[in-house]
Amino acid sequence: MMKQSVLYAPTLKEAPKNAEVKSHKLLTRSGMIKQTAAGVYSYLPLGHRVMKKIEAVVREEHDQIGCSELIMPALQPRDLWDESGRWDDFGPALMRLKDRKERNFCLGPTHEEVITDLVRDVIDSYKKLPLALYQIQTKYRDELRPRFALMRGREFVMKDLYTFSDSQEDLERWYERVSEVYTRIFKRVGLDTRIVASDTGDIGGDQAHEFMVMSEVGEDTITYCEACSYAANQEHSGLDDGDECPECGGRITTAMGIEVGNIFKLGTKYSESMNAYFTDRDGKRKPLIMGCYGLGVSRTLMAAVEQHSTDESIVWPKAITPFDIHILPLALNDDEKRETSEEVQTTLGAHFDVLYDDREERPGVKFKDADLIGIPYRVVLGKALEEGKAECIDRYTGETELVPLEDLVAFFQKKIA
RNA sequence: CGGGAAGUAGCUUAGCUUGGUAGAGCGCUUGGUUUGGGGCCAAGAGGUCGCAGGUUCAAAUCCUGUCUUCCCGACCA
Repeated sequence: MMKQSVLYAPTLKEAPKNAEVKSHKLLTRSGMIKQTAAGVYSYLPLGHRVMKKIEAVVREEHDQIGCSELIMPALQPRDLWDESGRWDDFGPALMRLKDRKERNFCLGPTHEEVITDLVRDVIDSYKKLPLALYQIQTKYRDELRPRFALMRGREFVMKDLYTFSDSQEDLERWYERVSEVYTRIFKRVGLDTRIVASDTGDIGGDQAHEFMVMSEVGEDTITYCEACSYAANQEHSGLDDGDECPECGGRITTAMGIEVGNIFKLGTKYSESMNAYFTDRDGKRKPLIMGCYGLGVSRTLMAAVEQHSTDESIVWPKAITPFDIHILPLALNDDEKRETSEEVQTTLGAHFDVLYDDREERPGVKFKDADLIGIPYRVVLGKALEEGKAECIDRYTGETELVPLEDLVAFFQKKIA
């Protein structure tokens, strides 16, 4: 249970003028994030809670398929990037800096180099494979143009997973498995994704796919077939509206999408350049076969708001809501009703994550703030208290029910469990 | 990095063309009133007008430079 009076959630009546897209306006107005510099944001308590919820889903799903979590440094020495050749190849998007002794470092935009360095001394036999390691970490990219708040930041939170296999077949299996897990994760956090074929870009490798959330504010153009399941990033396919589908000859359509995840079959690019070899069953030294899989956590948050909101309010998907239930006591100046309200808060708080709006504010203020904050279930304690009831609002359906106070726990157990 | 726009109180902004005491709404403080969708009344606090230089008796306003931010494009989780 959290009292709203002590929660730092500075809501705004008006959106700052630099906010353009709906999700940016709402995240700012609801007091979830605050800009610190272009493309750099602070996550305030509510936004942080949502991030942790998303991360929890990501962790659960990854652990379930045998991945283990670790954490690698954001600050990385140039040497490793010289080994892979990416100190030069990555270009100006690599955030570079020097220490006091003039040694070169970068802030990691991704961790292929570090993870390869991490395992190469240890993984010397096929018996130690496969291996799947992931982290959830802040990444840095010196973007030419950050935009739409968390959509394209210069600092952002990403989950990155790396797999090491002793055969192409094993890599294929991981690729498939992670692909399924991604679809499941996005579904759980309330996003419908479409898997599209893509280029491998700077990361390198043989094959790659992206997970796209269809949205007007997306930065990528997706080409897909109206007849079959063919879908690809337009950069990759080169197709355009009205073209013929390369798979079935059907008609191609385009749409905008937000890239929330990507998966790459890296192969041996990093293991060869960085000398990460193992000894196989046949006694031969072979380079580790790698895969890497990114999932934009902060971007997922942004996409979720974009998909689950109106201009004035958010309704968080269950899995990532900052709280389960928002209690709005409207009769705090009536001693009897205030006591009853506090009892309700204690009872519900014992079973659910509850936000209790104990502020001395007028009802209108509480309602508006609650709409912005976006908690899906709301309990209004006001007039109906006289009949021993609470107004329970299911914001997914918009339905309101008068529920006797003693039935509240059971009522929400049905909804939330 | 090219093209466009904007920096005035915590937020939204007026004033700038035509130089002359920096104004409003929201928010904040105090008192009163109100109490189911951002109430009302009264009294307050809060500003190096992004920064630096220049022109001028005088600059938020004109000129130059610079920084920051946003949008479009080229590059990308």
